[in-house]
Amino acid sequence: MPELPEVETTLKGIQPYLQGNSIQSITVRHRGLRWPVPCHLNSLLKGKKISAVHRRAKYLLLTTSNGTLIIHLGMSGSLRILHHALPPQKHDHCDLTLNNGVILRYTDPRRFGALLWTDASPTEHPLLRSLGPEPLENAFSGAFLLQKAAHKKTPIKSLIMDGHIVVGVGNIYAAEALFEAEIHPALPAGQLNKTQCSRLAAAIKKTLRRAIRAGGTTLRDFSGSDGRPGYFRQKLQVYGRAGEPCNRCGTPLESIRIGQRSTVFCPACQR
DNA sequence: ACATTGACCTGGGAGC
DNA sequence: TGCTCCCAGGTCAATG
Repeated sequence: MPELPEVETTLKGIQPYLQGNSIQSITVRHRGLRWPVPCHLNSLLKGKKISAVHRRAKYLLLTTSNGTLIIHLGMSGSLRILHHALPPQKHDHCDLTLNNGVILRYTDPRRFGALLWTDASPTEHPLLRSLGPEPLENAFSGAFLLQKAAHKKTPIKSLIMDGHIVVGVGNIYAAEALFEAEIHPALPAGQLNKTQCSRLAAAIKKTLRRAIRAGGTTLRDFSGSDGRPGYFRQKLQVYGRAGEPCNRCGTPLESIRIGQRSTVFCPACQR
């Protein structure tokens, strides 16, 4: 489900309710996420104040005085702010109850997400340690992309979706950014020239910023922490539009598979 | 070091 | 209605 704009939307939605408040209790109803949810979360978190809420890549980080709760939404996860104790549904795997009466509810039908704990700096956690730069920071640039792409045979789409190169770009925004930059998604990464890398880095930033402004993309089940959908779906140029005419030139969009993921592009605009 | 594939899990839609 | 098959926003682990 969520790529960077959806996680960022979630962050903005939950942060005001969490930061500075204390955790009254944590209820875990299903430990079987991507990795087992630690058993001792309740004793670790009970009574602790959440000093900060951050996002790194697609991870949300809730920091307390004794460590950090690391949350990943996987493909189908979401977090909601509840103002009343609504009865939990089938896929509501975890509730964090705060002393201000608010409940942070974690829902994830496919259970590819994660709830993990670290008592060290979260950036040192094995899952976060070797991640690439944030796409919206200056460290991510055309020059950076050119250097990472050099000599690689992997399709450029796979490269920009690799979190060890740059974080936050998933299947939707990879396709959208490549369309924006007019680059064929299957082009071997090492074949991109300097100009194309600059265009692509700029296109990734532009696409992600626009999506964040729209509150992310709702396909079926994503919604912000307040239950409202994201409005970027109406702005999608290629994702989910195979067979429809290109908005730029009218050529029917094509769908291919790259790295097991469906990939839509315009065969005329993206060469 | 790199490239490719499988794995995890549920639900929704298409087709019969 | 109900069955089977395919697809889905992520990314790690295992293999060559």
